Amino acid sequence: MKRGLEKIAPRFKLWLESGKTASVFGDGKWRLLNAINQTGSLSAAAEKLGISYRKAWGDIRNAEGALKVKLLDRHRGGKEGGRTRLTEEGKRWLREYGRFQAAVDKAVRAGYQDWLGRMQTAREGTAGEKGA
Amino acid sequence: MKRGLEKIAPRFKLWLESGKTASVFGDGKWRLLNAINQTGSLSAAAEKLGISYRKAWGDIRNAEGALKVKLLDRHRGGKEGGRTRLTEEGKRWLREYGRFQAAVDKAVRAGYQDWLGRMQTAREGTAGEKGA
DNA sequence: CATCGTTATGTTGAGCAAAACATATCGCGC
DNA sequence: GCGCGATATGTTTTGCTCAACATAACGATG
Repeated sequence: MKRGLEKIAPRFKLWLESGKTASVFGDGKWRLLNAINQTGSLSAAAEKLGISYRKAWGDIRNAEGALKVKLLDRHRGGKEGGRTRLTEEGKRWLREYGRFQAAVDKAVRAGYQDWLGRMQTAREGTAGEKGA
Repeated sequence: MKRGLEKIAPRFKLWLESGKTASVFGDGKWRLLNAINQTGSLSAAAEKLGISYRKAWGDIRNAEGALKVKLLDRHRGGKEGGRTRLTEEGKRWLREYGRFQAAVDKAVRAGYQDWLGRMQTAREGTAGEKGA
Protein backbone atom coordinates (compact mmCIF):
# COMPACT_ATOMS: atom_id res chain seq x y z
CA MET A 1 0.00 0.00 0.00
CA LYS A 2 1.33 3.42 -0.91
CA ARG A 3 2.48 5.08 2.27
CA GLY A 4 1.31 8.56 3.19
CA LEU A 5 -2.11 8.27 1.65
CA GLU A 6 -3.57 6.84 4.87
CA LYS A 7 -3.29 10.15 6.67
CA ILE A 8 -5.19 12.02 4.01
CA ALA A 9 -8.88 12.83 4.30
CA PRO A 10 -11.29 14.53 1.90
CA ARG A 11 -13.15 17.68 2.82
CA PHE A 12 -15.75 19.68 0.98
CA LYS A 13 -17.80 22.81 1.18
CA LEU A 14 -21.17 23.08 -0.46
CA TRP A 15 -23.27 26.19 -0.95
CA LEU A 16 -25.79 27.92 -3.15
CA GLU A 17 -25.10 31.05 -5.16
CA SER A 18 -27.37 33.56 -6.78
CA GLY A 19 -25.87 36.02 -9.20
CA LYS A 20 -23.78 38.56 -7.39
CA THR A 21 -24.12 37.14 -3.92
CA ALA A 22 -21.30 34.71 -3.17
CA SER A 23 -23.23 32.44 -0.84
CA VAL A 24 -26.94 32.71 -0.22
CA PHE A 25 -27.09 29.44 1.70
CA GLY A 26 -24.63 26.88 2.94
CA ASP A 27 -23.55 24.82 5.86
CA GLY A 28 -23.23 27.75 8.26
CA LYS A 29 -26.75 28.97 7.65
CA TRP A 30 -28.06 25.45 7.77
CA ARG A 31 -26.49 24.91 11.18
CA LEU A 32 -27.92 28.21 12.29
CA LEU A 33 -31.45 27.29 11.27
CA ASN A 34 -30.96 23.98 13.01
CA ALA A 35 -29.86 25.63 16.23
CA ILE A 36 -32.70 28.14 16.11
CA ASN A 37 -35.12 25.31 15.59
CA GLN A 38 -33.78 23.61 18.68
CA THR A 39 -33.48 26.63 20.95
CA GLY A 40 -36.30 28.89 19.81
CA SER A 41 -33.97 31.85 20.04
CA LEU A 42 -31.48 33.54 17.74
CA SER A 43 -29.14 34.58 20.52
CA ALA A 44 -29.23 31.14 22.13
CA ALA A 45 -28.54 29.56 18.74
CA ALA A 46 -25.57 31.83 18.19
CA GLU A 47 -24.11 30.99 21.55
CA LYS A 48 -24.65 27.31 20.94
CA LEU A 49 -22.72 27.52 17.70
CA GLY A 50 -19.99 29.65 19.21
CA ILE A 51 -20.58 32.58 16.89
CA SER A 52 -21.54 36.13 17.78
CA TYR A 53 -25.16 37.18 17.79
CA ARG A 54 -24.11 39.89 15.37
CA LYS A 55 -22.94 37.39 12.83
CA ALA A 56 -25.92 35.09 13.23
CA TRP A 57 -28.29 37.98 12.76
CA GLY A 58 -26.37 39.20 9.71
CA ASP A 59 -26.37 35.75 8.16
CA ILE A 60 -30.11 35.47 8.49
CA ARG A 61 -30.51 38.95 7.08
CA ASN A 62 -28.42 38.09 4.05
CA ALA A 63 -30.11 34.76 3.45
CA GLU A 64 -33.62 36.12 3.69
CA GLY A 65 -32.69 39.06 1.51
CA ALA A 66 -31.04 37.05 -1.22
CA LEU A 67 -33.54 34.21 -1.25
CA LYS A 68 -36.49 36.51 -0.82
CA VAL A 69 -37.87 33.98 1.60
CA LYS A 70 -38.96 34.49 5.17
CA LEU A 71 -37.13 31.87 7.16
CA LEU A 72 -37.94 33.08 10.65
CA ASP A 73 -40.72 34.50 12.76
CA ARG A 74 -39.02 36.93 15.07
CA HIS A 75 -40.44 38.78 18.04
CA ARG A 76 -38.97 41.35 20.39
CA GLY A 77 -39.97 42.20 23.94
CA GLY A 78 -42.16 40.32 26.33
CA LYS A 79 -41.34 38.39 29.44
CA GLU A 80 -38.60 36.36 27.81
CA GLY A 81 -37.30 39.37 25.94
CA GLY A 82 -38.16 37.85 22.61
CA ARG A 83 -38.19 34.64 20.61
CA THR A 84 -37.54 33.30 17.15
CA ARG A 85 -38.97 30.32 15.36
CA LEU A 86 -38.65 28.85 11.91
CA THR A 87 -41.42 29.49 9.43
CA GLU A 88 -42.68 26.58 7.38
CA GLU A 89 -40.34 27.74 4.62
CA GLY A 90 -37.51 27.79 7.11
CA LYS A 91 -38.25 24.26 8.20
CA ARG A 92 -38.32 23.17 4.61
CA TRP A 93 -34.94 24.69 3.91
CA LEU A 94 -33.55 23.04 7.01
CA ARG A 95 -34.88 19.64 6.08
CA GLU A 96 -34.24 19.62 2.34
CA TYR A 97 -30.87 21.29 2.33
CA GLY A 98 -29.81 18.84 5.00
CA ARG A 99 -30.70 16.00 2.68
CA PHE A 100 -28.84 17.60 -0.20
CA GLN A 101 -25.76 18.02 1.93
CA ALA A 102 -25.96 14.45 3.20
CA ALA A 103 -26.19 13.12 -0.35
CA VAL A 104 -23.10 15.05 -1.40
CA ASP A 105 -21.25 13.93 1.68
CA LYS A 106 -21.99 10.34 0.81
CA ALA A 107 -20.78 10.86 -2.75
CA VAL A 108 -17.57 12.46 -1.56
CA ARG A 109 -16.81 9.50 0.69
CA ALA A 110 -17.56 7.03 -2.07
CA GLY A 111 -15.54 8.96 -4.62
CA TYR A 112 -12.68 9.17 -2.22
CA GLN A 113 -12.65 5.42 -1.70
CA ASP A 114 -12.61 4.90 -5.45
CA TRP A 115 -9.77 7.36 -5.78
CA LEU A 116 -7.81 5.69 -3.01
CA GLY A 117 -8.23 2.36 -4.71
CA ARG A 118 -7.04 3.70 -8.03
CA MET A 119 -4.07 5.47 -6.51
CA GLN A 120 -2.97 2.29 -4.81
CA THR A 121 -3.57 -0.31 -7.50
CA ALA A 122 -1.94 1.84 -10.14
CA ARG A 123 1.40 0.68 -8.78
CA GLU A 124 0.88 -3.05 -8.61
CA GLY A 125 3.87 -4.91 -9.98
CA THR A 126 6.22 -2.04 -9.27
CA ALA A 127 8.27 -4.32 -6.98
CA GLY A 128 9.38 -3.47 -3.47
CA GLU A 129 5.78 -3.73 -2.33
CA LYS A 130 6.27 -5.78 0.81
CA GLY A 131 2.88 -6.44 2.42
CA ALA A 132 2.16 -6.02 6.12
CA MET B 1 -43.07 26.54 -9.94
CA LYS B 2 -41.63 28.33 -6.99
CA ARG B 3 -40.15 31.59 -8.19
CA GLY B 4 -36.63 32.59 -7.26
CA LEU B 5 -35.18 29.12 -7.19
CA GLU B 6 -34.33 29.28 -10.90
CA LYS B 7 -31.56 31.79 -10.33
CA ILE B 8 -29.82 29.66 -7.74
CA ALA B 9 -26.88 27.43 -8.56
CA PRO B 10 -24.89 24.99 -6.42
CA ARG B 11 -21.18 25.40 -5.87
CA PHE B 12 -18.68 23.25 -4.06
CA LYS B 13 -15.07 23.10 -3.06
CA LEU B 14 -13.29 19.82 -2.64
CA TRP B 15 -9.85 19.25 -1.17
CA LEU B 16 -7.63 16.85 0.72
CA GLU B 17 -6.34 17.45 4.21
CA SER B 18 -3.56 15.87 6.17
CA GLY B 19 -3.37 16.54 9.87
CA LYS B 20 -2.29 20.08 10.51
CA THR B 21 -2.14 21.24 6.90
CA ALA B 22 -5.45 22.71 5.87
CA SER B 23 -5.27 21.77 2.21
CA VAL B 24 -2.60 19.57 0.73
CA PHE B 25 -4.35 19.26 -2.60
CA GLY B 26 -7.41 20.72 -4.22
CA ASP B 27 -8.81 22.36 -7.28
CA GLY B 28 -6.19 25.10 -7.41
CA LYS B 29 -3.27 22.71 -7.36
CA TRP B 30 -5.01 20.43 -9.80
CA ARG B 31 -5.46 23.30 -12.24
CA LEU B 32 -1.86 24.23 -11.74
CA LEU B 33 -0.63 20.74 -12.56
CA ASN B 34 -2.88 20.75 -15.57
CA ALA B 35 -1.50 24.03 -16.83
CA ILE B 36 2.09 22.94 -16.24
CA ASN B 37 1.37 19.77 -18.13
CA GLN B 38 0.11 21.81 -21.06
CA THR B 39 2.74 24.52 -21.08
CA GLY B 40 5.87 22.76 -19.83
CA SER B 41 6.65 25.77 -17.65
CA LEU B 42 5.72 26.91 -14.17
CA SER B 43 5.76 30.59 -15.03
CA ALA B 44 3.73 30.06 -18.19
CA ALA B 45 1.24 28.00 -16.21
CA ALA B 46 0.92 30.71 -13.59
CA GLU B 47 0.30 33.34 -16.22
CA LYS B 48 -2.24 31.12 -17.93
CA LEU B 49 -4.15 30.76 -14.68
CA GLY B 50 -3.88 34.44 -13.84
CA ILE B 51 -2.00 33.86 -10.60
CA SER B 52 1.45 35.11 -9.64
CA TYR B 53 4.49 32.94 -10.21
CA ARG B 54 5.18 33.38 -6.51
CA LYS B 55 1.93 31.77 -5.55
CA ALA B 56 2.20 28.94 -8.05
CA TRP B 57 5.68 28.12 -6.85
CA GLY B 58 4.57 28.24 -3.21
CA ASP B 59 1.60 25.99 -3.89
CA ILE B 60 3.81 23.37 -5.49
CA ARG B 61 6.22 23.65 -2.61
CA ASN B 62 3.46 23.08 -0.08
CA ALA B 63 1.90 20.21 -1.99
CA GLU B 64 5.15 18.36 -2.50
CA GLY B 65 6.14 18.96 1.09
CA ALA B 66 2.89 17.78 2.62
CA LEU B 67 2.33 14.84 0.29
CA LYS B 68 5.99 13.87 0.33
CA VAL B 69 5.66 13.26 -3.38
CA LYS B 70 7.68 14.72 -6.20
CA LEU B 71 5.16 16.13 -8.62
CA LEU B 72 7.49 18.04 -10.92
CA ASP B 73 10.84 17.80 -12.64
CA ARG B 74 12.19 21.34 -12.59
CA HIS B 75 15.23 22.76 -14.32
CA ARG B 76 16.85 26.16 -14.24
CA GLY B 77 19.05 27.83 -16.80
CA GLY B 78 19.69 26.91 -20.40
CA LYS B 79 18.64 28.59 -23.58
CA GLU B 80 15.00 28.68 -22.64
CA GLY B 81 15.82 29.77 -19.13
CA GLY B 82 14.35 26.66 -17.63
CA ARG B 83 11.48 24.18 -17.88
CA THR B 84 9.16 22.14 -15.72
CA ARG B 85 7.39 18.87 -16.41
CA LEU B 86 5.17 16.55 -14.44
CA THR B 87 6.70 13.40 -13.02
CA GLU B 88 4.77 10.15 -13.42
CA GLU B 89 3.44 10.72 -9.92
CA GLY B 90 2.41 14.20 -10.94
CA LYS B 91 0.55 12.88 -13.95
CA ARG B 92 -1.18 10.33 -11.78
CA TRP B 93 -2.37 12.99 -9.36
CA LEU B 94 -3.59 15.09 -12.24
CA ARG B 95 -5.51 12.22 -13.80
CA GLU B 96 -6.95 10.57 -10.71
CA TYR B 97 -7.81 13.66 -8.76
CA GLY B 98 -9.50 14.96 -11.87
CA ARG B 99 -11.69 11.89 -11.91
CA PHE B 100 -12.48 12.25 -8.22
CA GLN B 101 -13.47 15.84 -8.72
CA ALA B 102 -15.60 15.01 -11.75
CA ALA B 103 -17.44 12.31 -9.80
CA VAL B 104 -18.22 14.73 -6.99
CA ASP B 105 -19.31 17.37 -9.47
CA LYS B 106 -21.72 14.92 -11.01
CA ALA B 107 -23.12 14.02 -7.60
CA VAL B 108 -23.58 17.67 -6.71
CA ARG B 109 -25.54 18.31 -9.89
CA ALA B 110 -27.69 15.25 -9.36
CA GLY B 111 -28.28 16.07 -5.71
CA TYR B 112 -29.19 19.60 -6.64
CA GLN B 113 -31.77 18.43 -9.15
CA ASP B 114 -33.29 16.16 -6.53
CA TRP B 115 -33.35 19.03 -4.08
CA LEU B 116 -34.95 21.36 -6.61
CA GLY B 117 -37.60 18.77 -7.31
CA ARG B 118 -38.37 18.31 -3.63
CA MET B 119 -38.47 22.04 -2.98
CA GLN B 120 -40.94 22.54 -5.78
CA THR B 121 -43.27 19.58 -5.35
CA ALA B 122 -43.55 20.17 -1.64
CA ARG B 123 -45.99 22.92 -2.43
CA GLU B 124 -48.31 21.20 -4.87
CA GLY B 125 -51.91 21.88 -4.03
CA THR B 126 -51.11 25.09 -2.18
CA ALA B 127 -53.32 27.06 -4.59
CA GLY B 128 -52.38 30.25 -6.35
CA GLU B 129 -49.97 28.30 -8.52
CA LYS B 130 -50.77 29.89 -11.83
CA GLY B 131 -48.62 28.36 -14.58
CA ALA B 132 -46.71 30.37 -17.18
C1' DC C 1 -43.84 52.70 34.34
C1' DA C 2 -39.47 50.33 35.35
C1' DT C 3 -37.24 46.02 34.48
C1' DC C 4 -35.33 42.38 31.85
C1' DG C 5 -33.79 39.59 28.07
C1' DT C 6 -33.89 39.39 23.32
C1' DT C 7 -33.88 41.27 18.77
C1' DA C 8 -31.72 44.98 15.85
C1' DT C 9 -27.82 47.49 13.73
C1' DG C 10 -23.68 50.60 13.14
C1' DT C 11 -18.63 50.72 13.96
C1' DT C 12 -14.05 49.38 14.71
C1' DG C 13 -10.23 46.09 15.15
C1' DA C 14 -7.70 41.93 14.33
C1' DG C 15 -6.03 37.99 11.64
C1' DC C 16 -4.94 35.68 7.59
C1' DA C 17 -4.44 34.58 2.70
C1' DA C 18 -3.40 36.43 -1.66
C1' DA C 19 -1.18 40.12 -4.45
C1' DA C 20 2.58 42.95 -5.26
C1' DC C 21 7.25 43.94 -5.06
C1' DA C 22 12.13 42.86 -4.90
C1' DT C 23 16.20 40.09 -5.84
C1' DA C 24 19.05 36.17 -6.40
C1' DT C 25 20.43 32.00 -8.98
C1' DC C 26 21.09 28.96 -12.67
C1' DG C 27 23.10 27.29 -17.14
C1' DC C 28 23.06 26.96 -22.23
C1' DG C 29 24.61 29.60 -26.36
C1' DC C 30 26.71 33.08 -28.64
C1' DG D 1 32.00 35.61 -19.81
C1' DC D 2 27.75 37.97 -20.89
C1' DG D 3 22.83 37.82 -21.65
C1' DC D 4 18.43 35.90 -21.59
C1' DG D 5 14.54 33.64 -19.64
C1' DA D 6 12.90 30.68 -16.24
C1' DT D 7 13.19 28.91 -11.49
C1' DA D 8 13.80 30.23 -6.46
C1' DT D 9 12.61 32.77 -2.25
C1' DG D 10 12.24 36.69 1.19
C1' DT D 11 9.55 40.91 2.25
C1' DT D 12 5.75 44.15 2.16
C1' DT D 13 1.13 45.63 1.16
C1' DT D 14 -3.52 44.86 0.87
C1' DG D 15 -8.09 43.21 0.92
C1' DC D 16 -11.71 40.75 2.97
C1' DT D 17 -14.04 38.05 6.56
C1' DC D 18 -15.17 37.52 11.15
C1' DA D 19 -14.69 39.02 16.16
C1' DA D 20 -15.41 42.50 19.31
C1' DC D 21 -17.52 46.48 20.99
C1' DA D 22 -21.22 49.69 21.59
C1' DT D 23 -26.03 51.10 21.77
C1' DA D 24 -30.88 51.34 20.66
C1' DA D 25 -35.62 49.49 20.47
C1' DC D 26 -39.12 46.53 21.92
C1' DG D 27 -42.98 44.89 24.74
C1' DA D 28 -45.13 41.58 28.10
C1' DT D 29 -45.14 41.61 33.07
C1' DG D 30 -45.20 42.80 37.86
